[in-house]
Amino acid sequence: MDKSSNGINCTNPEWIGRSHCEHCHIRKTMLFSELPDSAFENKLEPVNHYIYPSRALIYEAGSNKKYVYSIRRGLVKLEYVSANGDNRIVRLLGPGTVSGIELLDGADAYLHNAITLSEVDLCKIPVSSIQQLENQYPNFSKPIREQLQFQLKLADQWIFALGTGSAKQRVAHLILLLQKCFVDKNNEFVLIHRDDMAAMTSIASETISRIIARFKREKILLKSESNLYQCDVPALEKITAAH
Amino acid sequence: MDKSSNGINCTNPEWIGRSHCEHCHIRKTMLFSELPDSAFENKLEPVNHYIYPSRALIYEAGSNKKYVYSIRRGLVKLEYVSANGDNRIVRLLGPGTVSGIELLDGADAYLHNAITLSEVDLCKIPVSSIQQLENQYPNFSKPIREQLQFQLKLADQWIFALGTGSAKQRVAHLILLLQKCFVDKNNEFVLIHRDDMAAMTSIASETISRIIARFKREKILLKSESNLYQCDVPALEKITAAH
DNA sequence: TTGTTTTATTGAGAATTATCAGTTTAAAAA
DNA sequence: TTTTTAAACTGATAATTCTCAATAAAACAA
Repeated sequence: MDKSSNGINCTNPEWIGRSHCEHCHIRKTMLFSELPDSAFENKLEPVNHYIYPSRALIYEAGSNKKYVYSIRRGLVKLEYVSANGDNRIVRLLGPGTVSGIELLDGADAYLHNAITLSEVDLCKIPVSSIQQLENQYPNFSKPIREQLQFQLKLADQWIFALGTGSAKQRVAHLILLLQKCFVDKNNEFVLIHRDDMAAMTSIASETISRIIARFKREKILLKSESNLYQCDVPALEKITAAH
Repeated sequence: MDKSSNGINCTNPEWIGRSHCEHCHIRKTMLFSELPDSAFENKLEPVNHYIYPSRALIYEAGSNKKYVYSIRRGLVKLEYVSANGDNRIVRLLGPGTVSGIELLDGADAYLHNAITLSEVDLCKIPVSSIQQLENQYPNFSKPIREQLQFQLKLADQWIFALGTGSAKQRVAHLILLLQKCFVDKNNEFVLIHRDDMAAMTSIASETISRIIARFKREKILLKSESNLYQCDVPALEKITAAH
């Protein structure tokens, strides 16, 4: 709600190398799913692969770089920033999603700050390459459209889940959302910072802290060693649905 | 927040006639902007033009009709409905926008209830016609993409403007939004029902009523005869920005 | 018009949530 | 490790917002 506390990790992302999309083993789950291997033979501006540390700034709202980011691993938050510097997180993007997609249809600057919430693996794709591929491969429009539809649906769910009901209900929704985004094979997940939770829900971080503490006491949230949590999904869903 | 009070106007929409898109004088501002007149010569499933009264249901979430609605005049609310019937308004669509756009990329049912908030003039377009036009005219993809980007941007602004800050700030944001949507040449606009305002902001309708009454006393909102209002935009913006 | 019904407004008290300050815990640096 | 710093938690109080009930105003129907 107020100026970002700006705990930005200023370490530069690690450059992994130029992406060889034709060999990418996850391509079928990503933006380039519809393209044949041969699409990458041409003289496209190169795609590059980076690893960002947690809490790193990928780009800032209003800046007009010309890259779109395809997220391979990890989680990125999109912050909407108002004229007077207030900000609010409007979306969390995970593997297979695309950040900066607004640049593909006329926007000349990013609409959000994009900041990593974990270590993030991503491919940085020049907008010009996307446009070139779109001209050559009409089908390429499909995954872009689907990505837009996906993010629109996310935004609608966000409005409902994180903006409706009591603080307790919204925090329950939030934990369920994080669980979906973060769970590993052991059914465990990390909790993001209370300040980020506050910026996602418009609830004071102290109130969130109290609610989470209560969930822990009630064994709805279980903390294992190493900062990982498990949660009682049905219990949270029940809280979520209560009238 | 709770079950829709269901003040739905069940009057049937008035059928104005089959749309003759090639002669439509507002086509350049609508979804079909990129298409040549000749596009409508073919054997497409017909587009039809209707006028809905205020508070009429256009379609229901989960139903799977096969039409997309291009709004020519008036305002439509999109309600997100949760599993237990709670609902929240997630978007207001006006002239030039398209409702039911989720059907164009894989969704097999509407994601919202679409309900008119004023008399609404719209064209009902079969999804099959859109798909046929897309195949024939690659450029047609552009306005669709732009519409998706536009609605995504609306959703982000909605999260911020109607979901962040004190009740007073959110109501101020709401009035500014309605002003933009509804103003006529006399700089006047109608206020929607308090219950709709409540479903847009997650604020109790009584609280909204109190805030609006205060805005009236403070001359930030001025009521003329016939239910029309004017507002002091700078004053509202100041409220909106206050820390 | 008049009566009827719905919607909006207002009041009072209860409940929720925010704020501020202090404490504990966890993370990072030395 | 120890020290330092940042984040999370807790308590007390204040402020906001909700709820329920009653009244006023507006919309609608006769």
